[in-house]
Amino acid sequence: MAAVDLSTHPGHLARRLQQAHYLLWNTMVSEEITSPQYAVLNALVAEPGLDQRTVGERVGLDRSTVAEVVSRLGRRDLIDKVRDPEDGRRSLLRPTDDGVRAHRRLTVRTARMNQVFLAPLSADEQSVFLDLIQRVADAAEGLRNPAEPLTSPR
Amino acid sequence: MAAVDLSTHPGHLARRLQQAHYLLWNTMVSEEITSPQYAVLNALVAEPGLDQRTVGERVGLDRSTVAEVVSRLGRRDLIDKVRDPEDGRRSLLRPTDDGVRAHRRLTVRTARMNQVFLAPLSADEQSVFLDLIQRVADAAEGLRNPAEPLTSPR
DNA sequence: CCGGTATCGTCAGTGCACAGACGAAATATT
DNA sequence: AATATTTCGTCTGTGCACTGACGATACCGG
Repeated sequence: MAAVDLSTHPGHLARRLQQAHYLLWNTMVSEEITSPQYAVLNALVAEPGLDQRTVGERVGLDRSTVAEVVSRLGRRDLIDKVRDPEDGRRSLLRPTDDGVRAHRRLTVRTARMNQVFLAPLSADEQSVFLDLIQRVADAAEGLRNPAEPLTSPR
Repeated sequence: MAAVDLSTHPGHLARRLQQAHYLLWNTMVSEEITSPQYAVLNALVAEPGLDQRTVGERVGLDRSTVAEVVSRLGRRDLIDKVRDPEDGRRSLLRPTDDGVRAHRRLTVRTARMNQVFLAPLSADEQSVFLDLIQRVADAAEGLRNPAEPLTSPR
């Protein structure tokens, strides 16, 4: 019996954490707008007029996924999407008035949800928690882009 | 501009963490067998003959998802699935010889991947990290089953 | 023995997430 | 100016994950 204890596997814990968050979001924040949709909306409230590629960079989503999330947000009239007249490849995105209102409403609820989510930890532990997750995630994402060699090998 | 800094949102960080892990798994462990598939296989190596429901409980997956993962593992002949003769509702699962071998191989690679994944943290930080994630995930999962009231209302 | 209830697996529907391929548009090279 | 390369969005295919509904089986009270 060579089985392993998954509770020492960060990847498995990450999945469970994410699922737990998904459930809490559904009950405490919104059943229509998902967390990734909120993240995209938030990025566009911060910087209206971003193209899809850049939005993906901001929130950590690849182009295909951004396209799907954007299409859902557009279907609900929470964002507008227009071709960039100066660069026909780009689609420029900005929140509608409805989108801004939805974002404002969800921001309040999200804050409440985060409190509940982190409640099992003390204030000190909470900041450590956020810091550690961020460092691990950043480092792992860094492994994707092998950081351009100084002199490109031909 | 009422936008928010997502790096203080544990849910958003959880998603990024999970995605980072997904990528690392693909490059360092396996492109065919996914992390959830490994989790199910691991549960069955530990306790051969479990039914799908219990497997889901062990690894933190709902019945629908377990059904899909099980079907993929079955398609690759890594597990066997038979109706329980003593309870026609249950399907009993056990790893095949191939499944046990695959599990053994992946276990080695997974250990290596975990080291890389956690490398940005010191040894102390690593154990704190695992402890904190687990506590948050456990607590949030606990919110789902509101712990039967002592006297049922009505 | 028999009807009500609970449990298990399945199925349909929705949504996130990735890789790989492709066309259109812009930029770089020659 | 003509061709090559890069970039952006899209599309296809695979896989995880949940909800809600359904049929089959098992269990329980009368």
